[in-house]
Amino acid sequence: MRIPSYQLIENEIKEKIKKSELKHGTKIPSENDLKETYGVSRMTVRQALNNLVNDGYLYRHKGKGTFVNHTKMEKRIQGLLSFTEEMQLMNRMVTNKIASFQVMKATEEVAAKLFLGSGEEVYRIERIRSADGVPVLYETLYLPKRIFKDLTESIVKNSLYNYIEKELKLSINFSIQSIEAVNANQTVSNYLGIALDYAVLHITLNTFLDNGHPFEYVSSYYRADQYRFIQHAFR
Amino acid sequence: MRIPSYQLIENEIKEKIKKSELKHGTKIPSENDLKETYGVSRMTVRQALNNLVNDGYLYRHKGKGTFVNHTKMEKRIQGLLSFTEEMQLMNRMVTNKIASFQVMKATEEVAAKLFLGSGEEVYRIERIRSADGVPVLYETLYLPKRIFKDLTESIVKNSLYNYIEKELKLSINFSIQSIEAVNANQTVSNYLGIALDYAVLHITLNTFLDNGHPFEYVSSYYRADQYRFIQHAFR
DNA sequence: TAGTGGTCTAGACCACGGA
DNA sequence: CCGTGGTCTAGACCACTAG
Repeated sequence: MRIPSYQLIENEIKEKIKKSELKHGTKIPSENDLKETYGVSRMTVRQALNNLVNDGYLYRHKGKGTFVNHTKMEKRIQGLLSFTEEMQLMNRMVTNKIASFQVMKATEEVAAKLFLGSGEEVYRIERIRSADGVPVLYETLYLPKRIFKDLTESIVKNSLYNYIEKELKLSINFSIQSIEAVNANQTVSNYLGIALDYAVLHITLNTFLDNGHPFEYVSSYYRADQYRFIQHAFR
Repeated sequence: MRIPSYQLIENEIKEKIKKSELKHGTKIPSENDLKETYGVSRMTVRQALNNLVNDGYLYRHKGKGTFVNHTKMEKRIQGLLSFTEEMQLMNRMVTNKIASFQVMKATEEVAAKLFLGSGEEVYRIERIRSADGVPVLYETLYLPKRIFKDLTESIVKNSLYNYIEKELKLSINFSIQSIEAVNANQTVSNYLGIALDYAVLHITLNTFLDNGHPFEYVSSYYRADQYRFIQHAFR
C-alpha cells in the first residue's frame, strides 16, 4: 500500500490549514521550494497543489505565489450529509427514538419513488430525532426489503448511512430533495412538541446508489426554530 | 493571445460531447492515441483530460480507459436560476410589482452580508412576484450602489439577473441560501394574500460574482402552496 | 500478455508581478 | 531584473483490467 508522494504533500498542507498553522491569505512556499523540501520534481508538487486548488484550499496568482483560501468550511457543507453527520459538525448530540417499525407492502406512491414492482415489501419506520435532547425532526422512512434484508431497530437507531456504507458496502451517490413549508398537523405537533399550525419544513428525500437504484424515500418534518437548510448553488 | 494546447484538446472533446458525437458510456481514445493525434506529450493530454474529469464530463477506469459521463444534464438543473428563469421553465407568466424603491445607508446586517464599509449606500427594494397572476413571493432586495450605479424601477420590474449579465456584463458565480419555515407575519400575509400564521418558506440569499464580491442580499417569503424547493445533493 | 491510466522525473521556455 | 506560476516535453516504471 504505497501512498503517492503528491498525496503526502497534499495531506501535509491540508493538515497545516486545518490546524491553522497556515491561515487565510498566507503565502505558501513556492513550487521550487516545495520541490527541494520534499525531494520530488516540480510536476509532482504541481499535482499536489492542483488538487488543493480544485478542492478550494488554495488559490494561485501568476507571478505572485500560491495562497491559502478561506472558504473551505463552507464548501464542505454543500455535500449530502446524513442528519447524524450534520449534527456532529455542529457538535450536537443526536438521539433517535423509533416510534414504529414494520414491514409492509409498498403503497403506489412509495413503490413509484423506490422503483419497486407492485406488491414488493418495504420497511416503514417512524423516527423522532433529537439534538442535545430537543426533538428536531420527525420522519417516516421507506426502505426496500430487497436491499435491506436484515434490518433491525438497533441499526435504525444509529446511523443508517453508516450501516449502508460500512456494513452493506453500498455507495451512496446523490439525493433529490423537495422542501416546502407546511403548518404542523396533529401528529407532527405531538411528536415534536410544538403548537398545532406552527410552521415546519417538510422535506421529502429520494436517495440513490451509485448503480442508479433508489434505496430510501423519506418524508420528514423539521422544527422551524431548530433547523434551517443551507445550500450553495452555482450559476 | 495563444491558446494552450491542453485547452484546445479540452474544447474539442467538450464540443463532441455537446453535439452528442460522444455519448454517455462511450470510450474515448487512449491517452497514447490522443498524444499522437494532437502531436503533444502524454502529460499535456492528461492535463486536458484531468480538467474534463474535474468538470464531470469524463470519468476514468484504471486499466480500462476514459469514458464519457452522463450526469451533465442533471448538473445543469441543480444550478442557480433566477425566479424568472425558473417560472419560464414551468411555462408560467411572471409579473413583478414594486412595493418600494429607495436608496439608503446599509444597516449593520446588510453591510456585513454585502461586504460593505459602514455608511455605504444600498438600494432597498421590495417586490411582489406573481406567476400567472397569483402572488408567489414577497422579497426585499439589497443591492450595493457601488455596483448598480444607475438602477431604475423598470430594470427591477424585469429580470435583474438578465440586466446584470447582459447590460453590466458581470458574471454571476454562486449563491448561499438559507431556507427555513416561518409563520406569516402581518406584512407577508398582506402582500401574499394569505392568512396570518400560514406557513411560508423564508429564504435568504447571498449571491456572489466571479470576482468574489457579493452583489445582492435578498430576504424572501414564498407561499407554501405555490412553491416548493427542489434540490440535488451529491455525496 | 498487451493496453490502459497513475505516478514521477529533470529538464525547458513563457508570461506575469514586483522591486 | 528575478522569482513566481503556466505550459510542455520525452521519456520511465507501476498497477489494474481484460483476453
